[in-house]
Amino acid sequence: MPRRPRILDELRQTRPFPSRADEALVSLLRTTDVLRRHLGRCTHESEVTPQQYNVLRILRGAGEQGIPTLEIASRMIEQTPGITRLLDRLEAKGLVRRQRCPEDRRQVLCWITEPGLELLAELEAPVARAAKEAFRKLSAAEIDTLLALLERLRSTCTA
Amino acid sequence: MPRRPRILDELRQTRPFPSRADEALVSLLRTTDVLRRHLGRCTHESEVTPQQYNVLRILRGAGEQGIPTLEIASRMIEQTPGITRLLDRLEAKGLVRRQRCPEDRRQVLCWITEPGLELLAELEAPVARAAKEAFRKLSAAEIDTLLALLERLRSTCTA
DNA sequence: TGGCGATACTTGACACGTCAAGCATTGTCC
DNA sequence: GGACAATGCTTGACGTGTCAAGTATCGCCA
Repeated sequence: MPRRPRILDELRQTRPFPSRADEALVSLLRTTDVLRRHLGRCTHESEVTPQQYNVLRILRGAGEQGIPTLEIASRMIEQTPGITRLLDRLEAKGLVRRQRCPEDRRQVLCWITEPGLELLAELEAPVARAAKEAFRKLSAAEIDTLLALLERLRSTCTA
Repeated sequence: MPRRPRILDELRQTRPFPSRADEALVSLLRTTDVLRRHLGRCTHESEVTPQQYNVLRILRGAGEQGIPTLEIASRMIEQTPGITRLLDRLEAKGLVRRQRCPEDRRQVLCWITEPGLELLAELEAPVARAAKEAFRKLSAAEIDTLLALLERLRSTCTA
């Protein structure tokens, strides 16, 4: 006798899913939405959005030599066509510095500022705690399983 | 010797993740972003967004007696505070009909229209195909595993 | 039956997502 | 070395996400 999936109750649906793939899709979307909110509450404390936080981390990783605008976009976890305006807002807050590249004047190089680094330092512990907490019911082996499945899933879409 | 996770290459990162939980979080966000785009391309053909599509499906499920605005919001896959304006746009397109509830004049009941049903019928096959295609590299058993892991993941955040 | 909290939205303001068009600058090929 | 495509953004327009404050209506309880 088939078990009634809990996600049907969460979304108050009466009819079952037409296929397991449909169910998995909905479940993925739902789960990630919950996680995003969970993370958003962390970054909200420091008045930045998750996207802005992602940019700052990329800039910190890039270090002294800076990094051009579109290179940031390509490293974002979630695709972000509005990268220019995202950087505009970060620059307005004084968390980012920008300058046209002298070697190739088409590019605009970006750096994180000292206040930006401080903000990242503040958020380090809360974000790590949130991630750990979200996954606390999964064992190390289960997380590995999840990672392998997700990687395979992505490979069919990006290919 | 530890394998280098592919997601590090996808995001062009040099440093490894501080923990498996961090890696899983990033992988989930990334994977779902890819899937959302994949689905978005389907619904885009019919000039609706994935959120609007979700609303229409909820309305179809509700049937003849209609369903109040906030009840729709609570059934959305992804939480949607802007439900009112979403319905405004669907109404403007003639896909949705709204009327203040006579029994409780605080509520606004919503129905899907005939053109709305036709649009859903059009999208049925492409969406099902996209879902099936996204998961084609996973076996039935693997999808079940994924579903179980996601459900456990959600239970820690919503509780 | 009148007042008061709860409910069900609605509106405003601003950040972000998404697509298309536009504008320098650079590399390439004749 | 001059045209022309490619690159690297930038801008505009509109839909959505998110939070807070406002409005109308209802239920309840003195």
